[in-house]
Amino acid sequence: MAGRRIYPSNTSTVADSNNLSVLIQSQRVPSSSEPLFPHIQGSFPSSFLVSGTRSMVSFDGVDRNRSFFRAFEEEDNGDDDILDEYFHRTEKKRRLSVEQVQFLEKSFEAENKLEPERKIQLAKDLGLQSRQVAIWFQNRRARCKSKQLEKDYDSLQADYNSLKADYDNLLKEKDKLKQEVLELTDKLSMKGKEKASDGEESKAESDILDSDSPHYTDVVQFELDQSDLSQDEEDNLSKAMLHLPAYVFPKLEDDNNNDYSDPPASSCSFGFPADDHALWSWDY
DNA sequence: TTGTGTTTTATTGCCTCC
DNA sequence: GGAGGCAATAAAACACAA
Repeated sequence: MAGRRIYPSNTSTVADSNNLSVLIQSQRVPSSSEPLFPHIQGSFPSSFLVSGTRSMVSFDGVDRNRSFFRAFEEEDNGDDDILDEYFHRTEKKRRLSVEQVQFLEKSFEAENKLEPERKIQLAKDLGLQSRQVAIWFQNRRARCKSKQLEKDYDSLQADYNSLKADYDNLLKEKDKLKQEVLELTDKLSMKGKEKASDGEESKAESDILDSDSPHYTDVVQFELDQSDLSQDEEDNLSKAMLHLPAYVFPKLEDDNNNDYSDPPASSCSFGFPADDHALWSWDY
């Protein structure tokens, strides 16, 4: 397959026990007189060397009693039992040491992409295979990305909650204003009837009141002009009208076929569901 | 001690770029 | 067409409650 990569595994298993070359290729066996990682010396803090590493390549001090490392580290490296133990157990993946991870983290902070030269240098410094360094960076970038996604999600969630709260408040305010308008129109209606029964009914006024027209502005305005409403009532009505969106009171010439139950097309719904357009409807 | 959930290391397959 | 990046995933290591 194109682009398909095959890497020599550094986690040789029991199944590889009859294939020593594979194992030695991936985990070079040091002789007892040879430093484990000569290239590290002088280029790395001594703590790194003292603490050892838990990677497959450099062998963890914690596991030394059971490790391949010990088999070759000890004088009696001909110990058949230890060798046998090594070759007959599954070699597991090991975690990098705290020091190695800290070093890689610092490097990642400086630059989260890894040029070949830097990869090789890091691998040398840490006593890892360059592929391990590459994998670590790759996984680190993936973690970084998912963290960023989490942050973005939280931020969007907060924005949404804030908008939703605003929306709920507007909805309440709308209901309140609607109620006020209903009360005031009821009052107007009552007064109109009283006047009619007094025989002083004006033609224009009755036309408006008798119709099913939704043009409450006309009714209200007429009444405000010559009403005997209390000052408070007039104030309330004026306020209510000021708070209403313009499209609630259409111009008379727009009368015929317009449905004003929806906001203008350009209004932003902020992505609320269609049901939430209840805010815009003005049904009696 | 053990079951279970999380994190870390490593692999695989696909894609893009040069 | 090879190198390297990424997403998805496997599996080992680890943490921790019961």
